[in-house]
Amino acid sequence: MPVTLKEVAERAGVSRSAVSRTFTDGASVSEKMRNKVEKAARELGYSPNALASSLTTGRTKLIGLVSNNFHNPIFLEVFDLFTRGLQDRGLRPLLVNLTDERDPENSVRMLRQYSVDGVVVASSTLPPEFALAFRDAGVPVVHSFGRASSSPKVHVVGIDNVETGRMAARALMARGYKHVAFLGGPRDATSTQDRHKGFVEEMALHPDVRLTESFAKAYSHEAGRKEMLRLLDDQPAEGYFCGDDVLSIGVLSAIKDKGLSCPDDIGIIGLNDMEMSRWENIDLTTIHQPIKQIVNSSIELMVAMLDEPDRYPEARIFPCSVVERGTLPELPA
Amino acid sequence: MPVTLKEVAERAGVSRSAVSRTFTDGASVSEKMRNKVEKAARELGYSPNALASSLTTGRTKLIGLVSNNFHNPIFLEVFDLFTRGLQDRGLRPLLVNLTDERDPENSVRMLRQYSVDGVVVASSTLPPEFALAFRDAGVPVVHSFGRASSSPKVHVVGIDNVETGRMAARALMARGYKHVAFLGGPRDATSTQDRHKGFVEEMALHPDVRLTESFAKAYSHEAGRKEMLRLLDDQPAEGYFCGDDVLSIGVLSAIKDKGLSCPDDIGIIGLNDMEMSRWENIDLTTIHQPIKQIVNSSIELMVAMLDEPDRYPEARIFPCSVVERGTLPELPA
DNA sequence: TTCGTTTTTGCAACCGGTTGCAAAAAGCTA
DNA sequence: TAGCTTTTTGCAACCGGTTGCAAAAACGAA
Repeated sequence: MPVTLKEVAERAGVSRSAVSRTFTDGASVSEKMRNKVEKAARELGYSPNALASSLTTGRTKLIGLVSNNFHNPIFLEVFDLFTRGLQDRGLRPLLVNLTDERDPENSVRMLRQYSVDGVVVASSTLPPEFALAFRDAGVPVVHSFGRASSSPKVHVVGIDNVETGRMAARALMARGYKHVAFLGGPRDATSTQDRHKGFVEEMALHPDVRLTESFAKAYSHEAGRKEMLRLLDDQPAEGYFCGDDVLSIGVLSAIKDKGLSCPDDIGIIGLNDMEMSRWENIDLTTIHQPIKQIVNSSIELMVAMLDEPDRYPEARIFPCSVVERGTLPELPA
Repeated sequence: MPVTLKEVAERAGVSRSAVSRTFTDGASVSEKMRNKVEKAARELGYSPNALASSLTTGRTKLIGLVSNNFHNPIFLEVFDLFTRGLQDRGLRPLLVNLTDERDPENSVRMLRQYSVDGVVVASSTLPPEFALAFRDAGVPVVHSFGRASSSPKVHVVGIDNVETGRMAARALMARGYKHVAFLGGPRDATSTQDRHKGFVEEMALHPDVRLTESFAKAYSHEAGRKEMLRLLDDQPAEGYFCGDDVLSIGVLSAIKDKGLSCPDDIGIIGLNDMEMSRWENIDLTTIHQPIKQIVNSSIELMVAMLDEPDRYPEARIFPCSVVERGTLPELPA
């Protein structure tokens, strides 16, 4: 149905190569030829078949965008940024949903069948095996929101979760609390483990302060709420570092339900600084994760790798910062 | 780099066609041949190039997933459902972000370059010209969350927004309010217009009830909050039908800020029933939109169209229903 | 105008598959 | 085992492009 290069060539009365060349930049075509071809192409409504050309050039400009985070609102923003950023560079995201997928080989096979030029793994909870499997298959990979490492095996762009743990601990300590708690996300997520590690490390500097810890079943409102309701029944801490913002909001709801108030009775600090945390009726004190920078940097790295597939793996870590809002008492001046 | 059919053929000592046939179901291959080929393929780690085969078969199994809703949390759920549903049927979503795109021709060209087998337009705010442009280009189209119509030009799957307007009006009337209001999303969205129409129509049956109306600048928290703050300065109504849930939550925040309470001072009903509306600290009375059914039905329709491209366009409209929660007074028994 | 250079063009092979057709092999019947 | 039918296989052309190479055309200098 669609118009092919051959038809344009016939109409313009030139060879197929000539047509191909006018649509390939950098190729040698005379002004006269180009005009003739462009005219014919316009009249026929021709646009080249990117997939057919990929056969010879070896480039599809397709990028696998792989994720399993379809329940955290922050990822809507992430998808927005990725799709726009990739499009702006002439690349096309092939979205792959890895919820419930446990075997990396399946996804590798699938993405290879579609000859993607590269893969962006956008997830803080997907095990590193996935990114590694793509690398081993010879596909350029960037793991966005992946685990920070000083000797990364694949390109990683994200934050230092251990440091955010310390940061949260310091924010709570600045309030003079004598009993603080870590209320993490699921235990098996690397992000949870790292945040926990940093938090505990920093708290070790304050041996006089009581530290308790627990883990919610998921990074979700429901899980945060449930866990907090349980905790509130029995000697709650004065300040909590919660797994992420969604979890925090669930925790806030539990606190309110028990007739307590935040930050007067209990202080909360979250992580992510998603749009919703800014809403006036939530107003969550949290640690800002610079997702725009992370996404853009991931894309730049991907583009660089397309030209240089064997580029030495690097970790790009962006600093986070505490955003003071209404769920921790004001800092003493 | 990747293994090709030719290499498998050589290794197995058979013709290229034989290899092709063992990977095409429905083709005639003997048991013996199939085993030989599969062995060689396994040893080499071969998987067929879907793009190359699309050249001759004319099918890429790529489906353009086009949207401009990257700020409404409900769409994260929509993307989740679409990607999984398509994957389960062996189709691959090519995600296209049309935020800021005004010219349908650009997107048509782009998707044609990638020879997508079909396009799903998933948006309640994208003008119908986009769906039409794809249809005119000869690409099967389903417009999900599009405008209901009794004579649809393309396949539409969604809800009857006029009816939801009526439904909201009836819900407010059941509370005995004497002054109600429509607080819509942006005026130029077809969904806003339809909901408004239904609301006004139903209210015409109650000439004794005062009706006021206004429109927020966007379907966003911020816009809803701003508009409501303005309204509260001057004779607010007793009950509001708000554009959607995100808007409603902004409105709730404004109400609380003014020291008023919901539903005692003012009643609110939203639309969408997104996950967040269920959260205990929001607990929004709203109209449920059956997005799972809409998405699944869209996918089924798309699959059907792949086999029957000239299928006569149909509109699939799913019923909505009011979900009673905490932002409208309880119904008198 | 001639001759050497540089640029433009077309030919033909190729990218990784599929498929119609006819030859070869296998299966059946007598 | 011969003869006929059915199944399996390989050949070669094709899908829609790209590209190395050599011939043709354009250019420049003498």
